Amino acid sequence: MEVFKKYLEEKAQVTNEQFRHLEKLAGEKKIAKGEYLLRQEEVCDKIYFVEKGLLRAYKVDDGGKEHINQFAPENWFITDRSSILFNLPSEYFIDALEKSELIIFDNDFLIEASNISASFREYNKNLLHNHIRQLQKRIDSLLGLNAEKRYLDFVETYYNLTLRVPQWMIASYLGISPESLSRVRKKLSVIIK
Amino acid sequence: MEVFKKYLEEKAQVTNEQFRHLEKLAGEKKIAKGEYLLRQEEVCDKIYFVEKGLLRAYKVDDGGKEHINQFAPENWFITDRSSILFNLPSEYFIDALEKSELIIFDNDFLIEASNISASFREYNKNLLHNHIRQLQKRIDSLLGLNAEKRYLDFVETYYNLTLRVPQWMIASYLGISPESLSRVRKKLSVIIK
DNA sequence: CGCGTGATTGAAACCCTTCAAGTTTAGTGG
DNA sequence: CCACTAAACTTGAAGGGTTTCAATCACGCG
Repeated sequence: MEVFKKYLEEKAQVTNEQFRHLEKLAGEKKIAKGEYLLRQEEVCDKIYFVEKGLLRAYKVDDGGKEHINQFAPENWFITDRSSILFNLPSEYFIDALEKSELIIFDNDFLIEASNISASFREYNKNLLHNHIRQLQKRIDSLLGLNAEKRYLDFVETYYNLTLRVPQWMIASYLGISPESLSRVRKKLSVIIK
Repeated sequence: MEVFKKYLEEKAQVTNEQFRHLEKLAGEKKIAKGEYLLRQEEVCDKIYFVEKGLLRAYKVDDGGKEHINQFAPENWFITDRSSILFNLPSEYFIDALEKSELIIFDNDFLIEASNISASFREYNKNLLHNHIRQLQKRIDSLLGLNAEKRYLDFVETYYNLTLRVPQWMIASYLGISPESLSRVRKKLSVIIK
């Protein structure tokens, strides 16, 4: 819970006292690599904060192909907002790419935190808007960039992830085949070295 | 202002009295086809509500190609949330595809409306989440569907727009060339008829 | 050590784009 | 309201980027 506390203190100016109150609404969980937190068709009613480790959300399309939607390393949240807010069955799977330590909470936590802290409310709003910005950026990237540029963009934005995530998952995130990513990297390695 | 009023009454349960207060913070504007409301590099500080007509937001990529980001027909909002909230220069152009009648307001309007109406606050939150949902859907579509399926999906979701928007703009929105869309439509017309 | 997962590489196939030309449609001014 | 022009749409052919399939290689873990 320490990492989460520090995060909320720094990012949302949540005070010691406020946190002591809020932490009653949150739980801790450790999970092993490969374990699932959410499966397609289930209604997602939890939000996960990663204190340690690495999670991912992905969906499986009609052709059975995986599309990775989000990676969540330390200090990131992961959930299916549509599912949680509109009470809809989720289209996503969430599982752990590494042994992870999580904080788990639900919508009530957000509501309560927003009620007792104006700065949290503000921070939460910014999170939402940043989410939109990031989704928009990804759309622009899919619309306007080829495989190579998409990969370069990914490395620039999420360099630390490139070291922790298997290459084929990055390919899946970028919407290209693992083979293509391999070829892109080969081409780039000639230039970089 | 009547359309806007009715919209807020229905969707966000804004009362007559509340609206009379809020409308002081909003302006009306009529613009001709082709007129611009926002250009790349400008900071966007306005939110537009379309009472009548049709707007579009698009960006121009490094290769000079247009990518349409959003269409906004009657009863839709359009803005650049990133620009407005974080005070950043916008990457988008917003212009009118038809002669349009708009309501214009800024962030203060949203803040005031949220302050005086819990239901508006709730509705605004839902709008944000729906926006995320729609962006996510578009990403999934770009990652998983070919030109034909993307077009079918568009027609299903925005049928009325297909009648008002030039074909090459729909192609731009879908991330395919106008020629490809033409061929897709030809292929489909054989099946449908 | 061996198995399995991930990465690489090549060749063929495919979808889509680009370019170019022709046709249709829509808008404008006389 | 017609005539003219520009814009939008269509169609064909060639080319490019990416995928797919298949085989091989590298490596970490039990």
